Amino acid sequence: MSIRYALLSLLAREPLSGYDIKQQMNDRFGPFWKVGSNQVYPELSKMEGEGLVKLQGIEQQANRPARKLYEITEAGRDALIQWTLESGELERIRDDFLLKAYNIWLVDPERMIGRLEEIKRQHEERLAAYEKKVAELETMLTTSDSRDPIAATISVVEFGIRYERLYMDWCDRLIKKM
Amino acid sequence: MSIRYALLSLLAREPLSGYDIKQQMNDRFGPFWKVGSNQVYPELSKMEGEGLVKLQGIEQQANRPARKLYEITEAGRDALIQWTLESGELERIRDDFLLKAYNIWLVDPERMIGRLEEIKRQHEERLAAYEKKVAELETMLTTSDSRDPIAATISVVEFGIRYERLYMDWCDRLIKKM
DNA sequence: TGGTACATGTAATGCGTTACATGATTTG
DNA sequence: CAAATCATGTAACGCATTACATGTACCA
Repeated sequence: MSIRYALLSLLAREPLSGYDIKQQMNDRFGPFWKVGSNQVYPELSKMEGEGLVKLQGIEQQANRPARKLYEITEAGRDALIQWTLESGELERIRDDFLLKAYNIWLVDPERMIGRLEEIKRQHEERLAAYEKKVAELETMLTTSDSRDPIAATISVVEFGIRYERLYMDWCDRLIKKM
Repeated sequence: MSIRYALLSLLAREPLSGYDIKQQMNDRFGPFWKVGSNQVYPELSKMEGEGLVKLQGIEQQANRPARKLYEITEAGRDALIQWTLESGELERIRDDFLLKAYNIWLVDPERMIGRLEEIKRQHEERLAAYEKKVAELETMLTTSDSRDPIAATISVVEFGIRYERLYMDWCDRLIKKM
């Protein structure tokens, strides 16, 4: 049910095609959210039927497949705002590796240290990608206005930065304890 | 596919019934993992068929429904160890509220501040529960041995503590920016 | 008498992932 | 000539959540 709001969140910023949405989710925000085309296209049709988005037009560039550009409607923006302010239950952390860490007492310390170092490296890579992203976004910020969508994006990516640092730190502590 | 390893992770520590497993997951580790009875019972039968767990016996206490106690087998322990050391892709963060934060530029600042304060309070509650849990677990630790399952549990809950602090901190920053 | 805790299960539904299908055009 | 990118969709499968079904026993 929240995939719909993920699509609306992107469409609230600019008109996009289904393909664009998939790209933005998987390339730019991959570590946060992900969608498959099987979810995007049917959901767009469904929301069009409900009047939350509408087909802005079909873009036909020379020698390119036609792109169906969707834009958010007034009703869509209202629904998105309502969802954003709505309260709900806190999410679970659900990270497989935390469950694996629950079994460190069972496994060979040497091999576990190897795994922990690998995990740490992977989080380090993500951290670097986030930091690059924030630097990039900050050059796009002209005003320091909280109504600027770019400022919102930065805040989200900053959560990611802090999260990756926490994860790396936690890996270090586990390595020392092994 | 990982529910099976969640069950094995618990059974590696002590024999349990399906009901016990459900309770331990939802009450003790609720914010991390959760399962429904529809997943626990069929998965136990399936694993029994594959020889990963076996029925230790049926406990029949006076005036109580019979409890089917399962214990992990050698094969089950091996499978768990292998999974624990196996490498896999990093998980996504997938927290709905992060997606909501992506839309702060759209909504009324006053109302968003209210929501952020509410979220912060909820994370504070979880933090308190985790801290209590760690204190409790530490009294059970006799040796400071890394082969002690309790030490592993503490490490996992400590991740939770750090995570909740990070979340609260991030909420504060967002509130100031609104 | 009604609610809660113990205890084991099944059914229905929805969401997400992987894979498939099609077809044009650009790049190596 | 093959592989990757652009672009829109469908199909199959598995996992997860919610609700349902059954029955005992204790407590208020």
